[in-house]
Amino acid sequence: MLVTERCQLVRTSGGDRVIEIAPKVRRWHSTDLPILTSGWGTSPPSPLPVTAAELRRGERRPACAANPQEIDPLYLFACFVEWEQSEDPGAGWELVAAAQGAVGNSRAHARALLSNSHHLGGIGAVAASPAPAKPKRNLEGDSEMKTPYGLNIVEDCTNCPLSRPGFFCDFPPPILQALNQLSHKSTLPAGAVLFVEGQAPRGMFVLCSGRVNLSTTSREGKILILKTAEAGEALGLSAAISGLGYETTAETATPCQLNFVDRKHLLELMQAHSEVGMHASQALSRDFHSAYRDIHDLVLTRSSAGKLAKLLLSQTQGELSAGEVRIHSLMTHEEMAQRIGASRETVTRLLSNLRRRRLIHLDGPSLVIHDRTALEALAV
Amino acid sequence: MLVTERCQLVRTSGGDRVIEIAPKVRRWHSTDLPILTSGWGTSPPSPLPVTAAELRRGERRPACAANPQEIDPLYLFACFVEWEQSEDPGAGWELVAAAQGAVGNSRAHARALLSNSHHLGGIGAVAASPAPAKPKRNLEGDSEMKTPYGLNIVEDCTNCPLSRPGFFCDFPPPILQALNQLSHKSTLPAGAVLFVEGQAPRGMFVLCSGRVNLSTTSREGKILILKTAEAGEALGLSAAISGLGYETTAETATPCQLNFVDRKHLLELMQAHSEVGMHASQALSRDFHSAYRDIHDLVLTRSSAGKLAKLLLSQTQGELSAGEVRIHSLMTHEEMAQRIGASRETVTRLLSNLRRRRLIHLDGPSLVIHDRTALEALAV
DNA sequence: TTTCCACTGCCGACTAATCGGCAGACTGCC
DNA sequence: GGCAGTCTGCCGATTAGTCGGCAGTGGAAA
Repeated sequence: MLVTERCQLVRTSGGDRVIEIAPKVRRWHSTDLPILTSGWGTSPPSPLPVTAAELRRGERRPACAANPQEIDPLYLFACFVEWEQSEDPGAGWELVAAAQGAVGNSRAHARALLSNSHHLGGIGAVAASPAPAKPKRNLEGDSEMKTPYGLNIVEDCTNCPLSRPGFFCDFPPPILQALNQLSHKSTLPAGAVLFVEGQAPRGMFVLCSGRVNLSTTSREGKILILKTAEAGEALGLSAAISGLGYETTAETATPCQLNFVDRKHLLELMQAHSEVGMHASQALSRDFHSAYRDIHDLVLTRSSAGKLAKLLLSQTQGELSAGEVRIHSLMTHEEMAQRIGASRETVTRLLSNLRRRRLIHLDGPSLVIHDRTALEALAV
Repeated sequence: MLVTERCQLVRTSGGDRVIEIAPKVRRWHSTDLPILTSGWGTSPPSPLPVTAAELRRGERRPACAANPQEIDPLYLFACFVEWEQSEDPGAGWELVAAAQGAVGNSRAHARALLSNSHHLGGIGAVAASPAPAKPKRNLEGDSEMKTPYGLNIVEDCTNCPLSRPGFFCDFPPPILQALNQLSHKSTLPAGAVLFVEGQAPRGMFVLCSGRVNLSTTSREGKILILKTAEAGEALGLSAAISGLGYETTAETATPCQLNFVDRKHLLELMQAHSEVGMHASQALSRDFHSAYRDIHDLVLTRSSAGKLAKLLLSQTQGELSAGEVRIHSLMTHEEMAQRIGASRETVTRLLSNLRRRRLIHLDGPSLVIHDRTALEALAV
């Protein structure tokens, strides 16, 4: 199931096989991508839970998209149509590849197409790309590198050192054992796509460590990042339970450890142990709550300034001092725009406005909030 | 718990008492309201689950808001402060009354204040007002009037004629019996507020029949109607499970039959029967799904025209003919605006624009869609 | 070191949406 | 029948936000 960054590290436990290759993190120059693309076109490397038959059917796409530049939208659309009609996996992979490509435009197009696909459940595969868009922004995973991606691999849920109270998988031992049996552990680099919006749900992921961005894409390609999931959260839980198709696209923001639970097994677990149902309901209702807060904030806050202020303040969590607060590892303007549902231009404009008004101040890579209270007032 | 339209009909089963008064539906002229308001200020009629102590503490507000016109926002704010600081129930009731009053502005103000209240859990009461804003728009409940509000009262969940497959309460008999024991049935007129956004959750409602609008309010008083719940849905389920406070304000749109389940009992039921957990998870994940679709539509659709087209199309469900479709009992422009997160003016403008382009056509009280496909194209 | 590229920052033009107000039509109540 | 109140429909004024483009900068790759 887990197709990772060009076989750098494919690591799955859970009965099948364990493949491990060079545990070295490399940054790929984006000219590498076309090779990657066609590589995926032929046959995706080691996608475990995809049926072997489907894989064998995958053939090479007609040569196209052979440059790192923008991919012809018409070609993407052709792939989409072919995929929709004949369910040709090659065409599907082409779309997935573009959806993770470096070129924002093609990326957006492909995502929009994918999220409209009816048959997407057929692939149900999880692929990873080297997050080409932002090679220098991953400040975390690189520093403390002991094991692949700097993560401590956990093999056995029953004595997991990562789990904390409040984690989805914080179950009493017997249930944990059952969960351990049914789940597939895996480690992924940043930029891996766990599932795509609209895809028929195959199952649910427990995020053991790392962070995952959940986003949604409009038909025009505008991306809205709704949330960054932290360790301990369950991803795709709602879709796995309702079977209605993933609501969002999930893409790892840092190297991550994940635990995949098949939909069928999840439902069985819930039937067998009411605690699992309780945890699921708890997790769902928390997510639901934050979803509604998002709606509230995004739709009812008229000014983008308010939303931006809210966003900045939400980044300072932990440091509650009323005076100067510093935000390290700031997002790009583009990403901020995607989080508040505005355009890059608006964010730039607003930030420079805030700077002029001396509410904030840029200090190299980090942003300093001078007047937190004024910002809070802005955030309505 | 259920304070209804001036004691017209207070009907609760579940062990306590059954009060039944004039089963006559009257439309109240809005000049009645001040009386109502001060009436509530003194002592709300028969609010069962509110502790008697709290009720006895309720005193008369200082005379104010004695006209049906707009209530002084400062007065409302004063009530809010008093309520927040001293938890004086009288002040709280004043707010609730204004939140349901006829004057849109005061209504909005009060709602915004209420949704920011920290102590709101203290009241936890449910009050009903005669939906003063739209006396003529309730086309349903009035026609088929056999019993109060034209509803068939159900006393016993175990042989409920309303329940259908897919209803939240579609449980096997033993669980249904347990549910029946723990729940309070009640019947409410249109315009009753079941809970207010931000209020600490006391429990969950199963909507047996009727329709309930779920909305959220910004601080400036802008209202966004997120969804209209239909029979069989669980309201406030998420809040009851997470304990995080109701996400929305729930107000009956038609006369409704409801079944209230206390939070504690709900959690016990979930512990005892894994099926209840399953149903809750299913219901939650469905709601979650539609919440994300709402975010997608509301935030990512740039033009209000697209959102309006979507709204109109969503009203035609059932009639799938490609040709002319007719929408009966249209909402007001104001309500449409609240549903798509725009202003009344924008809706009016867009509608007249659509009319000019001959896509739609007004025929008395109903709206005729001439060119469904064109509308679908607009809806992106 | 050079080159390249993503990110920043800014500009003017343009558009969609809101605001606020006003008049006419309709409905329900007295 | 008269009156109130709501709903509709429209106007101009104003503004927030997007679009598209362009130049400068700094960091990473070659």
